[in-house]
This record gives sequence, C-alpha cells and structure tokens, in this order.
Amino acid sequence: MTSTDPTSRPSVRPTRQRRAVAAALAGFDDFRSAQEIHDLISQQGESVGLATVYRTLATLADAGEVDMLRNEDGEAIWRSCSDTHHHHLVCRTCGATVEVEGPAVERWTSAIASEHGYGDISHTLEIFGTCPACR
Amino acid sequence: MTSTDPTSRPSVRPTRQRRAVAAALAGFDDFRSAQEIHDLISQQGESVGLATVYRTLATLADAGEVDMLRNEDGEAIWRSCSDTHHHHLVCRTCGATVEVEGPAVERWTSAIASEHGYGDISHTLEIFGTCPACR
DNA sequence: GCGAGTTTGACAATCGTTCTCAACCGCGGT
DNA sequence: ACCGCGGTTGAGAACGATTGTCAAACTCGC
Ligand SMILES: [Zn+2]
Ligand SMILES: [Zn+2]
Ligand SMILES: [Zn+2]
Ligand SMILES: [Zn+2]
Repeated sequence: MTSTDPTSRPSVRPTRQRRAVAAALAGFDDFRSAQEIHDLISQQGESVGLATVYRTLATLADAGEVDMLRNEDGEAIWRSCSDTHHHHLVCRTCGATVEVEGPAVERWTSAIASEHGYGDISHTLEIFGTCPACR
Repeated sequence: MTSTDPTSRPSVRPTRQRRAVAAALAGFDDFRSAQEIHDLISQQGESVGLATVYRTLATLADAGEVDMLRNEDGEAIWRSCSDTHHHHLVCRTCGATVEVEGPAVERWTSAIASEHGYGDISHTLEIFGTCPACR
C-alpha cells in the first residue's frame, strides 16, 4: 500500500487464495457478502481465511474488477463486473442483478454538480425492486 | 411497530428526549452520524441515551422527516429534510449538502425497471463532490 | 537454494448498531 | 389529584461486520 516510488509495481502475486476468490466470484452474478463468498470458497473445497477474502475483495474493487455496494443494512456486498461505468438493478428478494447504463443520468449528475459549483464529482445510484421471477 | 388495527394510532409521545433530538437536528444542515448528534445534544445541555437517539432517528426516518444515507464507510448519517422525494449533492470535505430533484432521473429509473420486468421499485442516488468553498 | 518483500491466517480488537428489561413517564379516565 | 395502561428510556450487554496484529509461510528473481 506504500509504494512511493513510481517505478515500482505493487506486484500482486497469483496465490492459491486469490485464485480461489476469483473462482468463487466467477460462480455467481448477483451481489454477495464477504461471508457468503467465504462460505462458497469452502464449498468449493478450498480453504481461505476470511480476512484474506476481505483483503482480496478490497484489492479487486480498487482495481475496478468487482463492484462493491451496500445493502440496506449497510453490509458490503460484491460481484464481478464489467470494466465500464454502470449501475445496478437489483432484486430485493433473490439478488438477481442487471447492469444498466444511463448516459442521461451521467449527464444529469454532472450538470447538477457544476450548476452548484461542485467539482471532482462521483456518484452512487442503485435501483432495487422485485424481479420477474420473484413476483 | 405492530399496529395491526387500522383505527389505532401509533401515538408518538412528545417526550423531552424526542424534543432534544429534534432541536439538535434543527441545528445543522449537513449529514451527521448518530454519535455526532448524540454529542451535539450533550453540548446543548440535554442528556439523552444513545439508544434513544438511534430509536428516534429511525422513527423520524420512517416518517420521512429525516433522510438517512450511508457514508463510504457504511455508517448511517442523518439530517432533517423536506418532505418531497429528492436526492443529495454532498461535499466530500465539509459535508455541505444541497437537496436536488430530477424528474428525468425518476422517470429513467422506473423505465429501466419495468423494461426488465422489475416491480416495487425504490432507488438510492447521491452525488459527492467538492463544494465551491472547499476548492 | 537464498533472501527480501509479500501474503496469509488465527485471533483479538474495533466500533456502529441493536437488544434487554426494569424503571419511568405521558395521558386519558375517574 | 390519583390510577393504571401502555409507550418510552437508559445502562450495559450483546451482536456482527470489518480491520488490526504479527509470526509463519510463500513468491520470485537471482
Ligand atoms: Zn428475484
Ligand atoms: Zn453513473
Ligand atoms: Zn465543502
Ligand atoms: Zn429519486
């Protein structure tokens, strides 16, 4: 985390644990908590410490390879994602998730922001509902 | 919380504690954590249990009198708000908040949802940035 | 095979939030 | 003013997600 020298690489090593987390992430497409992902890894026969799962997920999130958001209880939930900016339509019951894009919304948020003189903008936007299957 | 009889009122009593929380909420217009609000109440000379602060905030949030959202650490933060549906433009540095409305966004979210067959929709949308004063 | 720098995991420690439950209080009826 | 029935409160325990600790294990380039 403290690589001050610009020439040095963070050097993320391909360990068994990180591979296991990646494999687990590939096994579902809804959002899951770190605990659930940890359990899934166990079910897949691997053994990875919970702390390591957290660390790996955080790293992947920084790298933009997984999305992390919070459910209504404030718990962090994760899932692998595409590398373009997008938002989510999540089923409140089964977790089924759809990635959605909204150029109009993106435009709206930056317009609102500059209109009020705010800079360095970021935003969060999630849509929750009940999917067709759960109705 | 369990008023099954439609004729019975929840009957929220005007206690000293609830008045203190309301007074505290009137004293700021940015988002604050329950802890901070609790401290503020103490500074105002009142004494209210932290659990009561949480309970009161939750009640007010249910009634739509305060907004509750989560900061990047997942902590719940609150502030009094207007009674119409709106979102927030929050300064990442000082917390200065602007309530914003976006009919277009509201339309977009429901359109996206029904497009994918999702019903019973709700959504979260917050914009973070740096306010004019903090630039 | 070595050594420096990473990574891991078992467990403790944080910390925000909720639960417990006996004491307390507001309110409507008398 | 007095009573009694809930709603309400507070101190502290309990919870649960997340992070910190640190010695042992591991990767990788040499
Ligand atoms: Zn569903
Ligand atoms: Zn966006
Ligand atoms: Zn500011
Ligand atoms: Zn909205």
